[in-house]
Amino acid sequence: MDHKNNTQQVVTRFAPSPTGFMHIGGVRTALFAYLLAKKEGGTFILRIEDTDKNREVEGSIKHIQESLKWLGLDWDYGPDNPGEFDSCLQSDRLDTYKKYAEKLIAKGLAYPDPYTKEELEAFREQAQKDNRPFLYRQHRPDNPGEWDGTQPLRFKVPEIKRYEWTDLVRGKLSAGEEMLDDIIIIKADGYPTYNFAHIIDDFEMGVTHVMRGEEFISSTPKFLSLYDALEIEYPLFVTLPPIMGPDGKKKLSKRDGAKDLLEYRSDGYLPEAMRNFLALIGWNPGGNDEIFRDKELIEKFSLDKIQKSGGAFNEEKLKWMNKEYLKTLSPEEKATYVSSVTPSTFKLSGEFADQRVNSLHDLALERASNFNEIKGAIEAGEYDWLNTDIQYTTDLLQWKNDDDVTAALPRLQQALNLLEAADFSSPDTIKEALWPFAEEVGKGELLWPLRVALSGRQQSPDPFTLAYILGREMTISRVKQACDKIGE
RNA sequence: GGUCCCAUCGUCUAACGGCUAGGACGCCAGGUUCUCAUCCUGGAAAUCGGGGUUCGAUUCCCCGUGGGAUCACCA
Repeated sequence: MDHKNNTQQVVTRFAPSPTGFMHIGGVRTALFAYLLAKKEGGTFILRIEDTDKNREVEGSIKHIQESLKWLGLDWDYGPDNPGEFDSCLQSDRLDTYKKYAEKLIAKGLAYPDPYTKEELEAFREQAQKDNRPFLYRQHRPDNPGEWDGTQPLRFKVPEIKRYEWTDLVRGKLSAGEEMLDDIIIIKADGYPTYNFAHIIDDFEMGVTHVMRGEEFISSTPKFLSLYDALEIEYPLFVTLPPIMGPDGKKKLSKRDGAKDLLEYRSDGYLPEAMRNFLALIGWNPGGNDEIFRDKELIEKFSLDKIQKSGGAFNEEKLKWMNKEYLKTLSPEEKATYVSSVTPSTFKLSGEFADQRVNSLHDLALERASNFNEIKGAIEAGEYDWLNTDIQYTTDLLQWKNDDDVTAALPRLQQALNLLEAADFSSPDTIKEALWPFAEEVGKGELLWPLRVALSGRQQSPDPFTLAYILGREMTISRVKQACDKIGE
């Protein structure tokens, strides 16, 4: 019971269950808990709530840790380094929960549940039929006997009353007596329930701020009655708003395309962008800025700016934000990023090859905000001009200002002369070589045919960038081929 | 059904009870180098409804309405 003074260090935790999936709502909860701890110079704990062996999925704990690490949420204590705690896995702490359960038994506040599952289900169905909430305590057995460890152990609510409490985000909250019940604290298999275990762990780990979604508001009275019975002081409650699907109506679900966090990694989202984006669902520091890099999120984070109402997961905005972060990458980082999707497509040789590839990376990132969009562009043939021979069909050579394509032939031939004499060390020097002539004949009259000749497409980057990336030899060869085709 | 929570542009949001309700994403239009993209500029777009308190409500209170959560040997 060391929660009494206000000067103590902030301790937060993220306590997922290992079900094999790291959903966005959970990650956002982790992020806020992390941000608060770091902002206050406190401690952030990762605790695994593995008390349901039926739902547990192999490899989940690793998956959770990998997810948090990717986002940069480093925990001070966790499964790998429990520190002074005996373990950050609840399954390792069964003795502890049993000890607390026995305390309650000794006080006459816990008893074994004599009913079968079928009997309970009948009670529940009856309650539903009568349009009233199911309350176990209305069926509380008279002589439950001794707990032998094979039956579920229930908490005997000592006092049925309305509870009121304070939430750091929502303010004053309350709930009626209908939300108080004799909940199961130890299951028949010996594992504690979440309702019981998290209270004990939060207490023993010194957690000061319990941050979780609003779905826990209605069960808070149950927790409060347990805190009281265990004579544990309440932690501070921080209710986070839900993350909604794109329509903003219901909670984000797999139906809405909700993905595992690490899928965003494999889709090419940068962890900094993801973190920035997630922080802004349900929180914002006020003002007009939205991009918060590095430590800025930690510096600006505060509980009083957490939103009460749910926020939709807007993938378009995530894409925009990712693009903002992609822009600031160094040429080396861009190369790593782009080449992970374009191992064979983006290969150049010859003069200035390194710089030309950089230019190609910039070009790709200007047109895409993630891996899928780069892939999509390649599949759509947008980069075929790099490697594929161009078929100069008559349709392709049908540019808008010339009824007769042969009219463009002299302009292209003159461009050829200029290109042969041009400095190919940058798109700008190529532009300088062609620009006066382009202005003379009309920009579109030259640039359109030239661009089509180089890209083989109606829509493409500008001709100077194309020529630069293709290099002198390929540029000249392409223009010649186009001229030949027109001359046929 | 009981209990509880929430409510500003389509979406994320700003606004000590006090300017023409601001910004961002997306959308539309114009411009920058012909097309695509980028970038720049501009535009359309919101306080759920009704009462009350107040000189004055997006803001405070009440009632509706709408949405959500919860009522497990899941967390």
